[in-house]
Amino acid sequence: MTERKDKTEAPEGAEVDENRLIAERREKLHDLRELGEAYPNDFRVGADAATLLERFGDADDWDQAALEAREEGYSLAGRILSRRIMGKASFVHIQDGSGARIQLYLRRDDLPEGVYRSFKQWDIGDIVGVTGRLMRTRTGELSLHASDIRLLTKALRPLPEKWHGLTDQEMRYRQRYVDLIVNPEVRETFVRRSLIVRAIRHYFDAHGFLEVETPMMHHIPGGATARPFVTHHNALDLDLYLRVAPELHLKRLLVGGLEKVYEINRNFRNEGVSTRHNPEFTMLEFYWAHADYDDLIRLTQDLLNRLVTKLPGMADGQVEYQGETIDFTGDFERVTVVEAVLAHYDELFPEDVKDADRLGEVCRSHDIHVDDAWGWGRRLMELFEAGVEHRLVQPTFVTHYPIEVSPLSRRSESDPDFADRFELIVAGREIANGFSELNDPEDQAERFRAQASARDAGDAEAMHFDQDYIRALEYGMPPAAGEGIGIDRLVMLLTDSASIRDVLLFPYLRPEVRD
RNA sequence: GGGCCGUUAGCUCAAUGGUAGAGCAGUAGGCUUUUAACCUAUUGGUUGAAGGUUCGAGUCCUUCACGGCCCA
Repeated sequence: MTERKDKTEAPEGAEVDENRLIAERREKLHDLRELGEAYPNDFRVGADAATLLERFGDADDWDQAALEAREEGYSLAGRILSRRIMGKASFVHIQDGSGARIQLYLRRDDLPEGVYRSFKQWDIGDIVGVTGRLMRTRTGELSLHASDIRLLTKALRPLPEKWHGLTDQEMRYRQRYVDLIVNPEVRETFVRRSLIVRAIRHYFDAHGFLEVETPMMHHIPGGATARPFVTHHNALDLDLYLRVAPELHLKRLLVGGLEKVYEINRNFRNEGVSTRHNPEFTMLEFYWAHADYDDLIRLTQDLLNRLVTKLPGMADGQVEYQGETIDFTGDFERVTVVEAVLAHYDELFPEDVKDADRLGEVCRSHDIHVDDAWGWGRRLMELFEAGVEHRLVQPTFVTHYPIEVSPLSRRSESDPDFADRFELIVAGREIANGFSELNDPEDQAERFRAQASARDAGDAEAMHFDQDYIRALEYGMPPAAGEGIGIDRLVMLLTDSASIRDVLLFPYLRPEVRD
């Protein structure tokens, strides 16, 4: 994979991962060290490429004569992405912290003595500081005509090829720093992610919610049906779980009188890795006292209506996702789980909905795995997930989930076997999950016991009995509603990303093998 | 976990079982408004790893590692 060269100067003990290109650059660095010019930090930036291009980019307003009449100089710092050396003059494109690329024009006779000769020794990937005045080239490109230029950081490793760039998926994820340098759309995705999260925070702040932080390390994992990661506290000699959800802690805050809270933070679930699952992912959860799941539906719809129209390129509320146009304006569709399942499975009738045996037959006839321990509720949801969920492309609130799969939700007044719960499905995926909260400590204890027996029966994802949470409910939790929104999945939708790895700066990958 | 595909120079990619190549990058030279600059010359390889078949393996077989896509 890599050539091993004996003449490289890798520090003792370092990986010998050198090739000729790196060795040549290391030689140049060595020369810079001898001159005392390696890695300076006294150049100060006075402008950025994006702003200059924005302000002076228009060739009609700012032709060469107009630019020349301006006497103002600018100082930029950026990474060399390409060079065209023509004897005693050169063109260079640099990319700076604004993410934009601007061309530099270097002429030997316009630079201090010796600078041009030094410049010719520099490499693509090096970071330079440059000072000069704006000009427009013969072909009309805004450029900085340099009066001085310095090498600020020597790059020892070469960048990927300029035309095809970096396409190897594995390397793009493992070496995201390189991906960010050479693939501008990657930067845009993560800038957009930041905008989305900021807009969500602003929305909740503006609606009187308090942002809080609750523990990542739990003695008892809870708040979701998922396998946890285990870690260990050495001083206390105690196993701890990384949280699978913050829910139970946030609801303790409702008991404590913080009646509108939200948290945007990481959850950890010990399950497979795929284009839709990363072991750690970001979740927004919020809890709202004296509200019910209907209030949540209205809030969620309002949040998404506004969020989408705030983002660049989506002002009309239409989002392009993987070739589908998704409409986030107006009222989203609503359907109950039972309605959706009955509509999709012709062989099922309303009287079958709570008939575990009948549902089991239908599952088996569709090659859907059924565990004998599952009740009708779980079986109904398996049918929903297998046959219906992926068909719901436009935003749809699916409501009234079976109590069996909703151990923390309030029972519906109209049918206590169902919960006042919904999920928002978009592009076939769950984006949000919310419900009226169960604040009856006796019912909650009963639900925990049911979960505990499911665990005993071998369901590793079932919840543990959380005695302190019951104690908290016994002090009285105000009636409330709460919801979780998967930030990564939402960002995928709003950046047209097919894989969750494309919206995570550093997605989980198996350790790199080095021989 | 299962299926399919991939892994060749720093990067992007070629190569009927028969001498491992190209473009870019690099190196040396030329060129004072270029745009994937151009012209001349040129360096660079444990073909992901380990076995096997064969006179001969980048190519065929087995196992493994990592990744991608699909499924559970």
